[in-house]
Amino acid sequence: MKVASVIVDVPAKQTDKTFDYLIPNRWENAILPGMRVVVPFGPRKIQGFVTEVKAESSFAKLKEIIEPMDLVPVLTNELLSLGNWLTEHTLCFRISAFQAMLPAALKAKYEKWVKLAGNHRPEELPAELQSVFQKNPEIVWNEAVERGLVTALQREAAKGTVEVAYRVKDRLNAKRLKHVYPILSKEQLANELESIPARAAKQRDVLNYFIENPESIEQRELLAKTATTSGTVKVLIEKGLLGEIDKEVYRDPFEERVFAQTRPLALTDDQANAIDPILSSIKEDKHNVFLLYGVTGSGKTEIYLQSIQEVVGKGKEAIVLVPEISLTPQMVNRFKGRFGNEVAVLHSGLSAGEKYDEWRRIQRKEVKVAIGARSAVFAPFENLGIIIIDEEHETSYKQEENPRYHARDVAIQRGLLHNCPIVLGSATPSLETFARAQKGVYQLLTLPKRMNNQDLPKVDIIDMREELRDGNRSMFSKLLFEKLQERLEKKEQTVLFLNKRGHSSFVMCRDCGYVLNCPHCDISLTYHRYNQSMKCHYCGHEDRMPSICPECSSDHIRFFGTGTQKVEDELGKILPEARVIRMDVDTTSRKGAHERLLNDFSERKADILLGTQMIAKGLDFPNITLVGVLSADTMLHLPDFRSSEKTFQLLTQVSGRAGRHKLKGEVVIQTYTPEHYSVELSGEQDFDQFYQREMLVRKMHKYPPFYFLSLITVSHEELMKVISVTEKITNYVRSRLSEEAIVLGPVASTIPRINDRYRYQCLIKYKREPDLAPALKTVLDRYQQESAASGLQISVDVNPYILM
DNA sequence: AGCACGCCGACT
DNA sequence: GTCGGCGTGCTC
Repeated sequence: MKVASVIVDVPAKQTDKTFDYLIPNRWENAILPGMRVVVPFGPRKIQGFVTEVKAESSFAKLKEIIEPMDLVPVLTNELLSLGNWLTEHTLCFRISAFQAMLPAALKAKYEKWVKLAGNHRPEELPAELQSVFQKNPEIVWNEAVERGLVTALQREAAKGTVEVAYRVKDRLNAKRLKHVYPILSKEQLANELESIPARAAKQRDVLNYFIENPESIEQRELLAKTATTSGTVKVLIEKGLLGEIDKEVYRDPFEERVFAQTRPLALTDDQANAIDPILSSIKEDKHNVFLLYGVTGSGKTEIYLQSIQEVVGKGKEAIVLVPEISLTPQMVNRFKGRFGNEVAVLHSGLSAGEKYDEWRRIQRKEVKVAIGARSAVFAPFENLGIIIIDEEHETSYKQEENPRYHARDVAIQRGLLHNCPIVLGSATPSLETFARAQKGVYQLLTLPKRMNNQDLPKVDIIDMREELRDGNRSMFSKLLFEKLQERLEKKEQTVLFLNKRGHSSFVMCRDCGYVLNCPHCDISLTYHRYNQSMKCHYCGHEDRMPSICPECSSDHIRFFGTGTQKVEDELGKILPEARVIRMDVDTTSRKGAHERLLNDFSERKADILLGTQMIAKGLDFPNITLVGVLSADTMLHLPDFRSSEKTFQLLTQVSGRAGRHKLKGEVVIQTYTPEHYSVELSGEQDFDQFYQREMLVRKMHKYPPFYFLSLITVSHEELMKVISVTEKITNYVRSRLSEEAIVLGPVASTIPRINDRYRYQCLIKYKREPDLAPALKTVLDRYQQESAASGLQISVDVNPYILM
């Protein structure tokens, strides 16, 4: 028998290796690398991925594979080796890497259950179990636990009257619909018609239908067309006149939507210059990384579309990554409009089943283009011709759980393998990327002008401290208020942007300054108005909103921070005639709400669109002529070396929403720190100067792109334990690195406690440290072993985005 | 991650 | 004497 090497579905240090299994002869040719299989593992049955099929194993007593879970490998050879690459570069378990590359629907579910053993009868069991097994032949373990039957069951299991079994279940199956078709020919059916009893008019109707339409038809449709019920059809099937078959169908999230076909647009000179190197890279099958650096509205999307056209023309495939938040219908429409049914869309708004179906359309080569968020970078294409990453600077391309990968790195790795170009597009590239483009590692392509030659909007920066000095205590500056009024009169639209991150509405006592904190995490609770509660965003702890301060009993306890609801209320007071659409987590949580609100706005059912981050991108409506940023600097004060970069990007992004078409746009940015370069330069939309300034800061503080970072975070319930372990780790890492490397720590994390666990970290800054990866691996080996036993958790993030 | 095995204290 | 607590080590 042949042998398969299998990575089992147990994410732990000790099982992070292949296990060998015999391939039963009946599956000798049916089990291939990349397939999921069910294997026995100790007393259990679990899922695993076959990584290799070989002639023999060095392991003496092998068990057999129980069964394959796929007909076709779910991981191509390329993805298998990409998984290994991911494992090495993010220091995760191989199983985690494989699972990250597949839709969640393919992750196995496990069930433990108990059944009567052999020929034992329920009567042999004690009374409490008898009743259970008389009703059902089996009981699910969890149910047994709930009903307190575990001890009794264990006793019986020891006697051998019942046995414990395990099941591996697929999360879901392909959707099937019942189809009906005629078995006989037209003439034969016509003959049969005569033998149908006179009273069975409906049966005759159905046969007549098939005489005219001999193809198979979905049963539901047939019933509607012939006005019958399934009973009639069933009789005809039993008589052997009709056949039935289940046909697999895709859940189409875009069913009932028609996409207007679009044709390639004529390119401007700038666009033509920019696309040229991309096209030749495609033609010559050459791997190149391009940074397509173009201001908002400069026509990057058309370059994407025409590059893909070239790729598809060559019979190859394309992946387009967009940030989740801008995976809007507008964006999807543009791709569907150009490539029609050749496009698969993968985003979080789809149900698990829909996502799985879209993924399968890629797997079966039914589409040429995949567009989606971060994980779409793993789309199982085998002839990749290009990967495009739009809004390259977006932090959502970095996954914040294992495997902690960055989609950009994965894309480049795949590009190397497929000899195809990678295009990174942005109006405000990340410093890392721009620096690489400057050094010539990436090839820089520039789109300096907006397509319509429309000037970038005029930006006013308002110092809110001055407003306060002048006695304006509202959240709208005088200028913004005036401009708002002006738009209302001219019937033009406004977007109001509230930068909320890092500024959640916490509750503070105005008398003693007491802030309501989570009892399990060292972080303030966030006020939720809909149920008057205080919630912790890290552990989910919930408290009632207090009416008096728990500290000093003052009733001057209020929530701070300007939520969108509060802004909406104030708008209602100062501009009661304005129609406002509010977009935030509360108003967009329901499926399709996001799209509906945007539709309403585009149909001019509202004058003002008020929202958070989620409206910063992709909005492209001709009638928007004013953008207001209510508080530009709320994220500037976060303890994050990228805060300036993020502020600049966000403000630039938001400003770009105004005046994209014929009407001229204006932007008002309100801030308490107008002198900060990221605010000031975003007003001038001057990325180049921002880049120069920020690079100086990064160089001075030894941050990326001058240094690489790696972050080790240790957590445990006991403070002393955390500190001592982090200390040991820090010393060990320091001992293995060169003088040049900077090893900081142990320091308390920015959030020193989450869920009653203390968190300490060690931050490593380095340029070239070949010994770092092995050192980190050793740390993980050493402490992940210990983790299960002592409750110690340790995580390593290579190139972290969040230092918390 | 489960799960079995095994070694110690506190009960019918 | 047995039940059950959780430390230790294995899973092809």
